[in-house]
Amino acid sequence: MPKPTFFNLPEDKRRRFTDAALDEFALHDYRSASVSRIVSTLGIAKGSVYQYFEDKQELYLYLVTLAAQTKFECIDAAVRGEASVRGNVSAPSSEPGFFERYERTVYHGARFDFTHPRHGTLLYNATYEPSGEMLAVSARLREQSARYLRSLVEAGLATGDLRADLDVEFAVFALYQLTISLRDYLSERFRFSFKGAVQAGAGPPISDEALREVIAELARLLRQGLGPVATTTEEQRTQPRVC
Amino acid sequence: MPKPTFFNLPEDKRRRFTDAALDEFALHDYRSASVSRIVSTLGIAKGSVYQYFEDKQELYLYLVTLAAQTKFECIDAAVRGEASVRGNVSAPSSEPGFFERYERTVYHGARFDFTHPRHGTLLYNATYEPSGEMLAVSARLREQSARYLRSLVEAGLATGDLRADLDVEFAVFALYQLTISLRDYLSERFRFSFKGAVQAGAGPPISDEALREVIAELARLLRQGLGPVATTTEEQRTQPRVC
DNA sequence: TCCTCGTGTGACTGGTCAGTCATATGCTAC
DNA sequence: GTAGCATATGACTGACCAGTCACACGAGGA
Repeated sequence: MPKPTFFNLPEDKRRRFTDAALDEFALHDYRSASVSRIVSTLGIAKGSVYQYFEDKQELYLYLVTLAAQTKFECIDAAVRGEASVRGNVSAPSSEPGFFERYERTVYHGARFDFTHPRHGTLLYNATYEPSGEMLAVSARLREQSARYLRSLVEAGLATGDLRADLDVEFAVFALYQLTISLRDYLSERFRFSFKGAVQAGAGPPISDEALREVIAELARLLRQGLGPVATTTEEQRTQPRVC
Repeated sequence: MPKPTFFNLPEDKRRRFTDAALDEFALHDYRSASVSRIVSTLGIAKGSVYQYFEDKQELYLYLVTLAAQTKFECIDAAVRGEASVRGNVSAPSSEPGFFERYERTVYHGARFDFTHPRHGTLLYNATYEPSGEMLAVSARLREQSARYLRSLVEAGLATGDLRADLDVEFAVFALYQLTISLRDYLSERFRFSFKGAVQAGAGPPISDEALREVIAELARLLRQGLGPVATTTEEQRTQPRVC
């Protein structure tokens, strides 16, 4: 989507530009983000931006796509990595169940947000982008996540990890909302400012155990609900609660 | 907060002004909403607005407060009304449990959004307001809702409607997120555009049964989770599923 | 040496906005 | 009729923005 000029840029310059632009759109919504501010931060001329991109919108779409791809690949690699380690080291190991797969994905998603605050925050903003012209972007992101969750849910139904009478679309909706907004909960619970991390380029000052615990709590809510536990079945007790 | 001039306005003029302003802020986020557009819609002079309010921010705060108060009172009245009718007509009737109280609140909240699209949409926008200067507003709204949900949860714990080992803050978070975003689910599921309704001033083209069914599905998810149903206890079977 | 072409530049245009203020209007009291 | 006050007005200011364009620069090739 960017013009060829952009890809001809020396690696280093392109990187500095991308970082500054990610910053700007992570710190402001589409309309408030300012091309003028990006160039003045970088100390380059405004015209340069328009040598690289057709307009502000193309720049934004490029950054969102980049962030989404980066996050997806990162999560995917981490989850696969975990799976194969487990598979090789321990016993033949059965396929992980729905909740374990979900927990792993969410865990690595959260880790990504902490280690790549620019990308994570930009994506989060894009998800809630209020500008009318950009509705398509948030819709695309939502549909991508929903598709993934839907496949998880369908697999979960097939294996009996999920109750058979579930309304799939409703379940996907609930999973999506809780997963996306887990960020807000983490932010409040651990007093962690993602926007602050964007500005500081900061690392993750959150303990791995604390994070895993929160996600386990989320998984538990999804598995059992808020209601009192019925006579617990054998099936539930033996769910893999390790990791 | 508005200047005295605003309250001296003839009822009718004040009302027209308030409606137009609600429209503007329901259709655009804080930064994109334009005072110029409001006055040109109304055919009044820009200076007038600044006779009524100190600045754009004061106007916005007034509208959010107004919308929040209106919605709260509406829900409260409806829920109380329902309760008293039930209490009088039928048997002495036990106090409703956690899930019934939650369902009722959500039901009347959703009804409000359909019948008062201006107010509902403005509040929804305010909740997700991305403008940095307005963070305090969304935080206040969130805290208000959380306080209410927290009281519900604590009552639910006391009566045993909720499992005793629940992390209250996490439960409140989950309830809050699912409740707020139910709007998105309804909008997609029933192809209902709230922004469209704001522009049209429209009524509710959604069947009451369909709405109640969605909310029941939500309550069921919250009660039981997504997992397979354990040996169902007597306790669960006898939960009041009427209404 | 000069030409070309990819790249960089920043003053400039036209637009939108929040907020101001000198002036006008209309109403009430005397 | 007129003085005084609350309200209405809209042209204007200063700020910011996206996007443009005529020009400058520099490296490589002839």
